Amino acid sequence: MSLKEINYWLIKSEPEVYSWDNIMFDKKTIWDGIRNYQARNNLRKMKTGDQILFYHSGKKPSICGVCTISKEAFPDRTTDGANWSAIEIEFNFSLNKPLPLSIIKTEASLKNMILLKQGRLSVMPVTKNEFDRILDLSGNNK
DNA sequence: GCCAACGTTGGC
DNA sequence: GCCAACGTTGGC
Repeated sequence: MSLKEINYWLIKSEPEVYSWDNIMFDKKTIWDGIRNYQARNNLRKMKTGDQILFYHSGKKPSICGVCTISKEAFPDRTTDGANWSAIEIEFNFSLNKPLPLSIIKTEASLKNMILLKQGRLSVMPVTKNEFDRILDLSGNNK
């Protein structure tokens, strides 16, 4: 095993379209359909083994669980050409308690999250400190 | 349902 | 290249 730097990300999903329950059942899924350049560029930076926070937007905005990148960026087959990219993610673990956006907003240590600054971006980096803090708040760190 | 943020489109 | 119009996302 070589030392590898792990990076952290957050992806958004509308639960009516694809939910945390869905990936718990599927175990892995292709993350495609991204049609925003900033989000796409983030997808392309992801490396196998990177950790992803899975966020539900909509009625109960919250972080639900953690996934792992299982395939790095490849052409998105839901459209023509090489303009857009997809990745594959696999279920890792659920948060003991989903972490609502309302709590994230009150946490000083999370106030710089891109989630709070760029409301419409659907794929974004998260720092290791933010990731660890989120696991603390959701009761997943011992 | 409303509205802010912001990306895209198209006229010039 | 600028900018107004319009569409979409997403929180509330």
